[in-house]
Amino acid sequence: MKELTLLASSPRKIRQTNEIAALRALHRADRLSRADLARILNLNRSSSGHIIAELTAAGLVREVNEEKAARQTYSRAGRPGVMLELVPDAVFFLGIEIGVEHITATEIDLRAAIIRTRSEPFDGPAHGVEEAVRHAIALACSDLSPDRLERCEGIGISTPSQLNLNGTIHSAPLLGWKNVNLIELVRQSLPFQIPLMVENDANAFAIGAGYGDRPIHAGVTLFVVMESGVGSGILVDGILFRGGHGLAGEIGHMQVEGAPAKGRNLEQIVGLTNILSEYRTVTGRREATFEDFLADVRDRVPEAVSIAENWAKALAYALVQTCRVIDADRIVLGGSVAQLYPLVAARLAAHMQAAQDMNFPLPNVQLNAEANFGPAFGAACMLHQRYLSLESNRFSEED
Amino acid sequence: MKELTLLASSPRKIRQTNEIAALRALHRADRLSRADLARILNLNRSSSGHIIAELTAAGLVREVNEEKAARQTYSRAGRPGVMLELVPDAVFFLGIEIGVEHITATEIDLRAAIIRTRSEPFDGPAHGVEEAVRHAIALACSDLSPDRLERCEGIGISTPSQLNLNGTIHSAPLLGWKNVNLIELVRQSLPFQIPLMVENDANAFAIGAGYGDRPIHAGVTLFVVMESGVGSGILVDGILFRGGHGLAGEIGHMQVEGAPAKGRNLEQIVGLTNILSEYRTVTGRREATFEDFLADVRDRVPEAVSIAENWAKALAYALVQTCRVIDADRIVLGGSVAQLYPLVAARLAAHMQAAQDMNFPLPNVQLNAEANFGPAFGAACMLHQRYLSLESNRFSEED
DNA sequence: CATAATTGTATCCTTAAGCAACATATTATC
DNA sequence: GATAATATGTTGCTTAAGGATACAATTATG
Repeated sequence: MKELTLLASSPRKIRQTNEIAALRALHRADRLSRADLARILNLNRSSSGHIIAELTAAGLVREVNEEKAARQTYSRAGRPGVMLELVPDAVFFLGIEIGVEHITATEIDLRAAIIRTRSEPFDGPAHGVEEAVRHAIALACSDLSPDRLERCEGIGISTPSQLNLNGTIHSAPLLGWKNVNLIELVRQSLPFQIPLMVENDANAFAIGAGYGDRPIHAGVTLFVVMESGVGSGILVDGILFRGGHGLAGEIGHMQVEGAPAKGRNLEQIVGLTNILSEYRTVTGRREATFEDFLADVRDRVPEAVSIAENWAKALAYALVQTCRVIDADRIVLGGSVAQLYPLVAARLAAHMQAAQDMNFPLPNVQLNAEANFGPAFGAACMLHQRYLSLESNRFSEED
Repeated sequence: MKELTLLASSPRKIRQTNEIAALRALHRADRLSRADLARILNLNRSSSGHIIAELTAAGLVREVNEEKAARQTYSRAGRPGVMLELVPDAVFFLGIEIGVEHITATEIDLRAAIIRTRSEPFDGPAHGVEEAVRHAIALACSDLSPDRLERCEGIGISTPSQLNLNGTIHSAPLLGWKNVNLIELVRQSLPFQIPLMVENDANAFAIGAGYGDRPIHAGVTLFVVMESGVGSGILVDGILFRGGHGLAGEIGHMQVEGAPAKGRNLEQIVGLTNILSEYRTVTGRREATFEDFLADVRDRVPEAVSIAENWAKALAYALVQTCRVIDADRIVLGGSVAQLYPLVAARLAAHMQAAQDMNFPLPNVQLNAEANFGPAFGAACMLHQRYLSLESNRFSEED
């Protein structure tokens, strides 16, 4: 939680605020002239010029290569502006996902574009925290040259766990962890000082998926991740809503009722484990995969369709209950089980409509298209977001 | 929703920001010296002095009357600071609640202290919106002298209704309104221009109840109002969370399950109407009041206790479901039905404990003590809050 | 009573934004 | 094609506002 008092500004702080604002504007727009920037930030063109000069000197912004700019014709009269862009490789950020079955590391640049992603199998529950951290750091940093590492401005880590607001892990049942100060562990394994953040995997996923939106979606978005477990993250105007203890959006254990539910919770009905189990039972094929199931639903095989229908009904129930509380205007479904959604979208909508009051606006439900926007990417985005904020240590350093 | 871009600051904006910060600090602390303020705002003492000089000239701040200051002995060495305080009657704010059975108007001063509250019966459903507005304005403004009215810095109105984010009323079933631009109606009935805000009554209640906290409660608080209907408002670090369409916290229609519920929603079980109806049925007394019921629960009359037990169970269910989504760390119960809470607090806690996972921290549940902190007070607080923010029109005016 | 500590104010300094003017580059127009 | 119109980026000057320092005033401490 941030300071509740409005922070006072000093002359130097103004410049910092404006530089941040400029970087954010450039991130959103990709390319802007100094005059564009002045308009966006409500600044004088001369001030905009000064700010850009400072950012250019810092190596974060550059003028777009003229030859590359393809000499397009300009629509308006007047001298055309010189386009500016972020210097992608000025800095970079690492995101690591420590999962139950694998570890993934993602590198993003100043534009928040993915540089590369690497993943390796890792049996989380079989190893301890220290082992996991060692593997994760090795995967993320092993082949980075020292001078490149120096430009790393943060590492974010996501795990399937409940964390306290101070960043310590309260419990991670899937990994068998309890009361772990992951940040401290990582800090001690690193030969250098660097901003670190930890986040629940669903929350990290939400941040990553929301980071794709440009302009940032104004409003409340619920990102639901469905694998074996079900979690969700809530974004309010592009900012993660963490709740009072950092556990907001933990809807996996929400009670679902109605005909097929019988007092089970959301995860037990909608999660991959149950879907597979039900599908294998009705087909009698013990090796059947989720893809087989999807294919059968597509082919309108009655048994599969029936399972899908129950899935839609239970999910609709939980989504409506959730929207009664946070009034989301958009719901994004992710995780492998979400692939079922396009096949039953109409049914889900009908169930939601039936469950909700007439005059309560229903949220826009959509599938998270880009599969590589995983928790690792989201964890990296958290530090990108931090870098383009007043908490950035670009300032504390030079002070 | 606010601008997503970080606003750039200009020299003049700094002073405005700092003046706001000073006013907020004084509101929170009641009394501060210039040096105290400098420490709180991270400013130089000289800057603090300049800011206070400007605020004093504007008539918003004054030095505490020396004689009144009771000549207390000072603990520390050094020259004692001159205490500063807000000038209570520099400005004032009006809050109006248009309810189903009555209209209430509350006046608060710059310290957010109640000056007076007036209420009169009003049969909302029987009259139209225009009639309600006329009554409300008459009640609030009738005996205010013109020169006093000039110092009114805003009117807030709360109604039992669902509103859109732009402030128009989407529907108010209890009053029979639909698609009403209440702000516009009020503006047209006023002979002067003034900031106006509308809010749902549960949200207004939440703001008012949260405004009593000083220091502002950091975290997520759920304020539940239980009368005939059940509504709630969510405060995040003292700021109202409105949701994607302004309907966050509308938990009255949340589905509640379990033995006694049988597919009914929260309001139908926990609301005053149902409690009274059940109580009258079991006792056979058609005239029995809610106070009779409370007395019987206190006396452990089995039939009453059983109703109370079901009430606690259903409420616990809904609160746990809600906390899975927003992870509130505090829940405040208000409205007349909340008086039942102290009698079944232990049962409610037990039910919540049973419904929630072991390692999910339970929120602190408490009764809203001060009964006069109603929606009208909250509506007034909304404008107080606005006045002590950058949206204040103290600035747009003088520009 | 001397000293340390603290406050409020006055003076000077620094930072950074605004403003106006100007050179520059492009489109629009006759 | 020449000229006007328009937009951009830069430069020099002005202004607003916080910071630093010094100093007088006021209290506690030994």
